Amino acid sequence: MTDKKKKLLLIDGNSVAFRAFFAMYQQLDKFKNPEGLHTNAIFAFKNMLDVVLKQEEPSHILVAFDAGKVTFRTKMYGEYKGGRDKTPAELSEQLPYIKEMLQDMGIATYELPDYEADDIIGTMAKRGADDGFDVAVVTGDRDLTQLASEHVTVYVTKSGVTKLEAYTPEHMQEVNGVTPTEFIDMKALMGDASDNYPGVTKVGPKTASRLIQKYHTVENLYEHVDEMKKSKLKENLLNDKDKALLGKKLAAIKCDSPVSLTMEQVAYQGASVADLRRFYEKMNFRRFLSDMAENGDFAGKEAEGKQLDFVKLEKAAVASLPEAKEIGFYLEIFGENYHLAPFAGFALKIGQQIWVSRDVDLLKEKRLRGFLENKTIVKNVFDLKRTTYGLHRLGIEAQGIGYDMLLASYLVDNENNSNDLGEVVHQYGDYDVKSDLDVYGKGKAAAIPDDDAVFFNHLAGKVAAIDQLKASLLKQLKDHEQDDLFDAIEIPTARVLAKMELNGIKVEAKTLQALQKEYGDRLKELESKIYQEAGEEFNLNSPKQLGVILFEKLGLPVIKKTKTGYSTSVEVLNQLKDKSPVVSDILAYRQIAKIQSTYVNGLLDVIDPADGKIHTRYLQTLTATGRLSSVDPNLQNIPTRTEEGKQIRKAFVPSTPDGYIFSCDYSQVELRVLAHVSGDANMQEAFKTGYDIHAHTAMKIFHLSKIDEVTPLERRRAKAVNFGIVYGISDYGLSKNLGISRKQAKSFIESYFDQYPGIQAYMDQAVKEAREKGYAETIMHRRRYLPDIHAKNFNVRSFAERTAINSPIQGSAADIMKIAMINMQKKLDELGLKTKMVVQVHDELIFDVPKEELETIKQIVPEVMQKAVSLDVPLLADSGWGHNWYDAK
DNA sequence: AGGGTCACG
DNA sequence: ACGTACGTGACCCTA
Repeated sequence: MTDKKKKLLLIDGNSVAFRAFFAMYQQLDKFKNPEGLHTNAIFAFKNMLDVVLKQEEPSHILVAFDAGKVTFRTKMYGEYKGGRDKTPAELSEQLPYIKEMLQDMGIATYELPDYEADDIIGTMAKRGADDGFDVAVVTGDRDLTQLASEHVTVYVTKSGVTKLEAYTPEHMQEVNGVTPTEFIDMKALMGDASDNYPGVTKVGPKTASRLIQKYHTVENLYEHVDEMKKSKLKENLLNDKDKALLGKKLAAIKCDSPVSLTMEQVAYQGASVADLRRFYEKMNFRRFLSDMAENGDFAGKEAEGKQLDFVKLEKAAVASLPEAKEIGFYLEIFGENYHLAPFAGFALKIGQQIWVSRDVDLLKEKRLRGFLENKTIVKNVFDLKRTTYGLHRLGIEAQGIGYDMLLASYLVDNENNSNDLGEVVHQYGDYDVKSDLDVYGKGKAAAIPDDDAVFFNHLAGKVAAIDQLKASLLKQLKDHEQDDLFDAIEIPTARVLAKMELNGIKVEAKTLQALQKEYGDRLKELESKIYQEAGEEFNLNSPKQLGVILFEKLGLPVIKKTKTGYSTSVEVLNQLKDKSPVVSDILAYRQIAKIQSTYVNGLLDVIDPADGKIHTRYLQTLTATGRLSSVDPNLQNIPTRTEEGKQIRKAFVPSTPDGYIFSCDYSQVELRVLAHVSGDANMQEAFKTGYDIHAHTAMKIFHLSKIDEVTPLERRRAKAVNFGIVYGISDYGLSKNLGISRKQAKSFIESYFDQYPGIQAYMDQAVKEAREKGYAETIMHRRRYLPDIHAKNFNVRSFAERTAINSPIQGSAADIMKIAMINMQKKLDELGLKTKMVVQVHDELIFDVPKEELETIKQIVPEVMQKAVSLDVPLLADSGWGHNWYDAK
């Protein structure tokens, strides 16, 4: 405090709360905590505090409140503040909580019987200024501006609560033409309607200001009133002299009230992180909680995690574990890839008791296995699929996992989602569990701690957190109408996916090895040819070196640049093809090299030697739209567009002799979803009639009378428009895609909206709704939050708008596929079939079918997929089969 | 670790 | 006028 200026911040609690309440009045119904308490004013109050704390960096703070209705002013003048509307109950219920929050934030509050908050502030401001403080006053009420001085700045909230107008003596002069002290006299003359005292008849701000500029005080004015020439004003002044003098007493803030506070008592303590966290939890203020986490407010003591009570489970004690209907269970597998990563331990919670162990073999003991395999004992976990797969590796077939915290948190907010339990928990304001990163470390150095106390406490914290957050996550799901999405879609999907991952798909190494040889030879040939054409050897895989060769040595025109240099993408190279023969060879090399490294070599590396199969992992909680993704390896991007690439599919084969790979994919599912959600009659009609939708679109937008008049070019263009629509079309994007002029693209789009008017309406509605609600939603109520929809930046906002259009379409299609998968697995089980569902590629399902089941599968798969949901247009699924994935088309 | 490129729906 | 299609993952090179 020696060289840093002392800064005292004084806040008028009542007036700021009042402003805060009305600033967020429209949000009144949205801001309620689980107990039904309104929280809008508390929330806005906190926002204001954040802004002011950051701006002022005070060393001392006091928030003053009015003590009650009766004050020395009401005693002086019975009508003072009379006739005011009663404070709304929705606001008064919040005041005690604002005080509680302030206490948690380490900020002093004070009220004084008989005095208003203003007088407390005036008194403290004077004391502060006398003690050498810089003083900042924050209020929602202009009365306090009379305190402005060299050392006191008064901030009045403007339009909302976080914008502040700074009243210095200079600003006061600009606004009212008087000094802050003279402002009291000015008010005395003009009165105050909201405080219900009259002032002099017919004197408003203009006249009052003029008079005070001339006479400076009310008293002086009356000493010279006789000198004024006869006028209505003079008459009024004389008649209302009592009122003016009373007004001055009422308007003047008392700077010598008996405030029993020392400066030390208002020193800013800083927040009690734990208390504040509990408060935010109670208020359901998730944003502040995550802000705290991001700011590292939990660094230090809080982040150490809580010490929990737990018991190390010994083998001998397993048999006597208590009975339970519901248990919390956490299996620690050390590493992302739970197919292969080593087990590290587990934690079990029954009632309030927690057991932990490093020895996962204990799970195979009768009692524990009984818990895990009994479907009537509900298990609460974090990551159902991971847990199920891990237990399977131990020979335990999990049943009855009914709640998955990971899936729940993904549905509630798929934006800030994490697979790390600690991270998830932090987002919900609980800091009793550390993140795995904090406990295990990262990269090569990552390890399970040897120290039992550390490791077990972490495990115990995890299993405790699953229980602790369950109610609030389920409540949020319910509030979002997502209970069905959770119980009937995501949880069962996780079970199906676990099965699919376990099934795996058989991949023949010898087929890939043959390709490896073939492509290796071709790459060698291309390589030497390119070196010859370029006149030197270089690293063909380096875009940088390639750029130098093409654009500097060979002098080809630069078509596009990247951040780091010349672009050498296909798009660019295609345009340079006829300029130099080397370009085509480079394109050919690139294509083969990609297939060779990513698919031939990549897949050979991940065939499980134990069963000759590839077991991908599906990520169920990653995408923003609700789609799955596939990793280690990605089986959702196996080549299909080029013949060379497609060869890879020949290596994917059935696991039984003479069996089949059966493939079934939805036809135009996203456009069908669009037809459904938009309600566009023309598009619905097209699907109901069973037209080729792209040809139909071509007929419509090119104004042909019959669908068979459509040329292949027209169909291709119409197809691009259809895709574009789903993505939130722009003329530029379409023109680039089709290689046509922007103008032409624009006319296609206009024609499209003309022919399918419901689509245009849908797009407008989607954007409007996203703006109002802050999120876009699928047919199954999956949400995607779009905060950028309000962005000032055009690009950022436009992106959010396209997302608002696309997400419900892509996401609903994903919902439909998940339902189909659940129904499909159920059907396979019911019929006792040996056929296995092995791969999902967004709109396509792949099955490993024994020979004798092919006929059944041909019947049931398309049917189940088509009946997954009932839309206003039919769903159509096309099947194909063969002795490998290549032939299954 | 991040960018460029390219594989898929 | 803005600068642009939506959603992913893996490989390679270069820092």
